[in-house]
Amino acid sequence: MTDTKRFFTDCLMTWNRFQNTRTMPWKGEKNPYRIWLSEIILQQTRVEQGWPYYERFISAYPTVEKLAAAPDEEVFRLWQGLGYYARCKNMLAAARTIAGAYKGQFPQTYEGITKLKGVGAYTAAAIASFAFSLPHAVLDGNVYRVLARYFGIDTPTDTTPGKKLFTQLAGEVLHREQPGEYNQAIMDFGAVVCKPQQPACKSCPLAARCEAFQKGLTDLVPVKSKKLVIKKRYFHYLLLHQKDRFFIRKRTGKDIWENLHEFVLIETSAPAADETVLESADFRRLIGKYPYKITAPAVEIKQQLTHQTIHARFLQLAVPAAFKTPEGYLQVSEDQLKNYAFPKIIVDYLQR
DNA sequence: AAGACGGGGCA
DNA sequence: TGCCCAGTCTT
Repeated sequence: MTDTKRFFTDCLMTWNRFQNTRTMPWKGEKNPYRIWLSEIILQQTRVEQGWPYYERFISAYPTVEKLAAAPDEEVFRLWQGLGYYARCKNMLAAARTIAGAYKGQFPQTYEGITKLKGVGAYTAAAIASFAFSLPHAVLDGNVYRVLARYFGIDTPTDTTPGKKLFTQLAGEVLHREQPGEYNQAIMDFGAVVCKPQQPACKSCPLAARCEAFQKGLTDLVPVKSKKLVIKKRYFHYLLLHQKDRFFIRKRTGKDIWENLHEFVLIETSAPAADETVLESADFRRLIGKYPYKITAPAVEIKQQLTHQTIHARFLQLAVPAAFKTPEGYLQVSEDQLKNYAFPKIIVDYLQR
């Protein structure tokens, strides 16, 4: 361990003990179930955003057995609005593995933990260190940033060589005797002091030996190589209904919002008029010979996602009583809609 | 190795 | 807008 590295570790531990005022409901938690739950919720999610979800999940499911026994739809409904819905699916699978095959016993080794669905290197290290004091270093967005700046590393973090380099370095500066405290320290430090924008270098205890600060490069590291490509998509949601009963279905396949519900969807590659949509082959096939009547003015809502811009247009259509529920759909009354999980864009529409 | 996957806060 | 957030999984 070089002097520069030792200073780094000691400094973070001291900062954590005397200056870290960040509080969170799962901090200091030793129950692996609660730690795991918090980490799944926090993947790619800001603490402030995940916090209320954590409280609601712990309240609804105080034990892994309770979560494992819950109906899928109820859990997805609780997850609604948090995004990255595969996390919810994987979380349920992991809970059922623990409650079933593992007889309620949470795995207690890094290798065992990482076998759980939805648990990768970061989450396994977090659980292993927080719950079991095992010497595994976490590597998340905060850690990449703090390491890249302090050690002045401009290797892109989103490449194989970058990941290898940062993984190695993170392990070297880990406090072996207090891995949990250290992991908590470096993440809190990254969130509170070594922030992405406008880091608090003036009050930073590492500044004197921080490579990026000394060279005025804090805005240039860490480096990411990939640039985002944003696609535009045009969704036409047709709210087919008989009286107050709507036809909805669960989204499947490899696309956004898998496992969430939605109304009849016609997607076009460019903006399209309602008439065009209603004459489309997809809608013709669905509606068949039945007549329909527009029962509400069309509403347009735009939603910006990380990788795509969704332009949605909602149109309500009354269909006759003879119209049969199409394959894959279910019919639910308006007040039953609250029992199903929907994408935010649909929740927004329904709230109007 | 590269893509895909949500939603929200902030400058 | 663009960037980032206690990342993981699939192709």
